Amino acid sequence: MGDKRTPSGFLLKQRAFLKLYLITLTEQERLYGLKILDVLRQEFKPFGYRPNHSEVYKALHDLIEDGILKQVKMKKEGMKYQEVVYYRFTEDGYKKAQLYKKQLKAELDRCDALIRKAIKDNFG
Amino acid sequence: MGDKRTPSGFLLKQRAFLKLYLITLTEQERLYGLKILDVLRQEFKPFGYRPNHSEVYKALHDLIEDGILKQVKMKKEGMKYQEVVYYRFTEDGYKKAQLYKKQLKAELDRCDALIRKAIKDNFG
DNA sequence: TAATGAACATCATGTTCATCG
DNA sequence: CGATGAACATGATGTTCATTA
Repeated sequence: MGDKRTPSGFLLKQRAFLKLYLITLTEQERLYGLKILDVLRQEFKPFGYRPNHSEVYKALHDLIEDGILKQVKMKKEGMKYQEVVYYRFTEDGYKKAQLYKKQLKAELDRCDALIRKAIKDNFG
Repeated sequence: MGDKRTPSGFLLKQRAFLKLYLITLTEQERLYGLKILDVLRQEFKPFGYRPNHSEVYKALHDLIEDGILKQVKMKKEGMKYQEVVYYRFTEDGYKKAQLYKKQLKAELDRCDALIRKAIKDNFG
């Protein structure tokens, strides 16, 4: 009945990490899937992290299922015909998003503490 | 031929994290599998992380395959008959261990930077 | 060909089962 | 029952394929 599996509570998952960024990006600028991927890859390049397109799409779809984002199909800037999928908050999506961010903040803080502890414990 | 899959380079894996701790614990005190599990669970309890016994054993076995640790079957303290498996460094295991730790240090630093960036980018 | 998405494959990890003392 | 380990099951994530503009 309940969960099939109980997470051990190690570090946060990539999916959650991406969802957080997608929310923040939606607050800031209007972008579509592959463009977001470009932006993230550039951002994380110095950190050796290179997400793939599937993960970004799945994270976006997750946010839609969560009722936070909705799709807006629009013509791409400059292009007359190419239609791409932009995202914006649903009616109460922004509020939900803030709640999600709050949770992720706690999770990021927890992970940061865990990693710092490991550095201290093993390289004290 | 080469790798079947290329990691995206997100956060470090639990297995590597545990291997690092196992090396450090081996440097410090002589413990056996389930006792190590106890210690780690106590340590990480405040951080919401509770590893399971299989992961610890797999990490130990990994270190053996890496030629870093070897098993030493011994009588458990106080018990006359119960035999448990302790671990110590192989001949050149300690040197290999230091190399591994060095790599993990870099990896932990990278993860720390990534998480701090996320905090800054999304909650700056 | 770029963009989106689904299907598929594999890896990381959690749960259960077997054995031994 | 505690300890070790293997077998098994599931979840997370990377790769490939299909469709459409």
